[in-house]
Amino acid sequence: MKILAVDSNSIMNRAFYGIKMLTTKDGFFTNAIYGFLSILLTAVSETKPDAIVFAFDVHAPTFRHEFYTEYKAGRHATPQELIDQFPVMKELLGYLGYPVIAIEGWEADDILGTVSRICEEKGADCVISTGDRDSLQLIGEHTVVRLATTKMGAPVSTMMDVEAVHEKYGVEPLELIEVKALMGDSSDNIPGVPGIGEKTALDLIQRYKSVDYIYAHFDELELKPAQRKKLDEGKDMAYLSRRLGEINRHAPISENLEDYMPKNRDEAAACALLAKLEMYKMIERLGLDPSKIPEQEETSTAPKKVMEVILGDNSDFSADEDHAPYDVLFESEGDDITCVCLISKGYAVLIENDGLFFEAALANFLCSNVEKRTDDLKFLCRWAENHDAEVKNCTMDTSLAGYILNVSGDDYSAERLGTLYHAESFVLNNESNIYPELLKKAAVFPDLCEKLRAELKSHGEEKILDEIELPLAKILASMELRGFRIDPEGIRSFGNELLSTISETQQRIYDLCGEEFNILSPKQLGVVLFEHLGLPAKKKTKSGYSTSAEVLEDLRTYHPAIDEILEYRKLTKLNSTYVDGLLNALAPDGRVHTRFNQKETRTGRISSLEPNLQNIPIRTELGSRMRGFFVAKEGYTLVDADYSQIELRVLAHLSGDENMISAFTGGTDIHTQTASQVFGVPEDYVTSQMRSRAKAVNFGIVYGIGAWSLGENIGVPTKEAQQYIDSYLSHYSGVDRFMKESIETAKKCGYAVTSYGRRRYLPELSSSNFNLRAFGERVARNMPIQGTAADIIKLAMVKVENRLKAENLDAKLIMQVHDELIVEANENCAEKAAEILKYEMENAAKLSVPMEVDVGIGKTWLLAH
DNA sequence: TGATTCACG
DNA sequence: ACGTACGTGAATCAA
Repeated sequence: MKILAVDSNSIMNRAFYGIKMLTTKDGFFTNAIYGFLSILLTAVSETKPDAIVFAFDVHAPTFRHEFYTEYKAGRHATPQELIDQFPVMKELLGYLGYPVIAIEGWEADDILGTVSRICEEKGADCVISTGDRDSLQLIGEHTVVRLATTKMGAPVSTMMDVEAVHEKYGVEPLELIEVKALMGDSSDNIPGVPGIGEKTALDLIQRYKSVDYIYAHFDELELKPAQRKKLDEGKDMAYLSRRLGEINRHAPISENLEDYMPKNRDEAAACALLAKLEMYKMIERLGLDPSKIPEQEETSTAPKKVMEVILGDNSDFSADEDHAPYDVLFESEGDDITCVCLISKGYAVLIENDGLFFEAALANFLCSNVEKRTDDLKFLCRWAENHDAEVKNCTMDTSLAGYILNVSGDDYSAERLGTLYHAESFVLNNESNIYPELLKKAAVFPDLCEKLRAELKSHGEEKILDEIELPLAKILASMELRGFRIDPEGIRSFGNELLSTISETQQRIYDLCGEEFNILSPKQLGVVLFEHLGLPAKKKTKSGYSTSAEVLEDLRTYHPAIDEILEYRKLTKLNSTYVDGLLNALAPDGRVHTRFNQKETRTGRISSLEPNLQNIPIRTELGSRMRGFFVAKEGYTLVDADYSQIELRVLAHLSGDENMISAFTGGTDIHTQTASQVFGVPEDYVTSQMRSRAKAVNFGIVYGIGAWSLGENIGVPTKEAQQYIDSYLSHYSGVDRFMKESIETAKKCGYAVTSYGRRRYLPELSSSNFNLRAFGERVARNMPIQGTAADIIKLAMVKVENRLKAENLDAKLIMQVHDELIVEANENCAEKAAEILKYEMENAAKLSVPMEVDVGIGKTWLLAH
């Protein structure tokens, strides 16, 4: 018989502070519950107990853990977000069939102690799971403690048995009570003997075993005079602490271990609760059957709607306006569609790719004007374009809707969204058993579309879907197919150049350091620099010394190898990420086809992957040569257009700050104007250093600035940086007001929002963790700016694509880099394309300041930019 | 797999 | 007492 006894309050505390913020979509914190279950699952799989006991304190938890933030303050109350999770946790454990024990007047510790005593007496094994070192005193022949701790931010658990206690403390487990009686425990309000700390206490107990012995033989002990005096004066405290520190092992609980065996689970109730907490994966991890998730109540009264499943053929693609909207779901293999499920009016028609007329029939259907809805529009558009077709009149992409409704999600599958938004499922009338996954999606899809549409409408986010994301999906599909031509020969020879420089640099580093090692291994590099060469280590990371460029920069004057190492890093980065990376991504058509992720970023930007073409070097001369290998095809040229200062212009607009607006209407350089005002000199007297500092302040403002970071960034003391910020905010008082309002609004609503209504939920703002909350506040300031700029360029893309098409130009959008668009244009219409780009981008939105776009034309990206 | 580093806006 | 500017993706090391 083996029993796992869980110190539930302690583990909940651990989980709450150890796990990043986690909430359901309506803002209920679930991180402690999630962490608790995770720790529990690991503990169970490691110890394989026959029974589990969950001990709780009856009253709201107090801080007993050693997190300095809270216990130092002492008065700090348990955050409401944690308190709220306790009843839910207990309820869940009840459904799972586990005994939950909480007894008025007894602490969780006492219950653990009692369970362990019973085990010791009956010769059963007891494993105590806790985050609290207090329980170590319970360790015995049959009792071990599984101590959950946080090492460098990562959860770690240590098994402690009698030997481990000997090794770590040099005393018997029970003697830890005596140690604590002398040293006290501030987190537990145990006073101890004033002036006696951990070292002395351990030493005394190692020698004399107990408080009783010490005072019984007080005069015979070998003690330093100062110690003797402290002990003498602290005798009452020692005995008081001795009583307080000993865990009571006689709590009124059943002595019969069989009583703690798990009872039958209420699977339905457990699943329902976990679904409410949005912990769908946890349902499976706990070994529950996900099909036990009950449907919404209302469906049990109303008769369920039935969906007839039909095996169809290509003729079923004939669209009929009366049957619209059609829901188009599909299974794919690579770029091919293997089966389509066409849903309308309670019928789901499965049409397999027969390899004959399937493609023509589907293409024809997509081109028709009947309303369609799908769950991956970009894929469908790409497929259509590959088959000389296009997707017309698609009014819903559930994954895009899901993204808009919660930009912080990580699963926008129809299945998941259906559960999340309580979409009603049809009952399938299905004779065969084919395509079960496709049909499962089909059953919920029609109602999911309605639910998402309603949700968007109530948020005022319909236009984001209809006017931005849906049209954009098609454009991104085209851009992915078009790709960007590169010059592989140029890249290869650049790569060879790099390789020879790399090996020379490597040799110089070995010579300078007097040994050979892996320069790219932060661990090995740290050893060489900070131990062998004895350079001053500045910052530490979780796993050792930091060797980031920022740190190395400060060491340049200490050792000649530093410059070479920085150079080596740059060269190898260029070679492996860009030279090798691009050549690996080169398609047979001589172009690289990046994929755009439209549902990734928290701000509404798009991202680019495989390969990422949004981070091709430009900031250094060597790196920017890379852009010279991005070229237009024969007879064509690149037209590159980028917004000038779009984020600051958006800030000027959103804040309505007259001073900042006048900088953009008056044609002064914004950084120069800022420098002039912050440093109090006329614009003509602004030095380049002042301008660059002002630029850093402008950036910092957009990012939600802190004085310390600004100081780091521009190399001035924190105090001086603070003066810059103060001066900035007094000159741009509208910005100051805007930032304050942004945080206030976000706190009130629970989300930050762009001027187009795109939301980002910020549960961090109500966190009791200072750092998390501060982060939330910075995001609340940044999201409206970065997000509005992202919305604007997306709108611009739609307008540019439409104009280029309407004017029938041989010019196509191929790339977007956040504030920059690239068009590949036939040489005969490049000028016209440039004109269109500039006009449509500058007029994509109406701000209270003009938007300026710089356009360039050239054979390569380097030349056009 | 996570941490570190560094490329971009 | 803490950690310290927003948003990404890829390569590499180390476990």
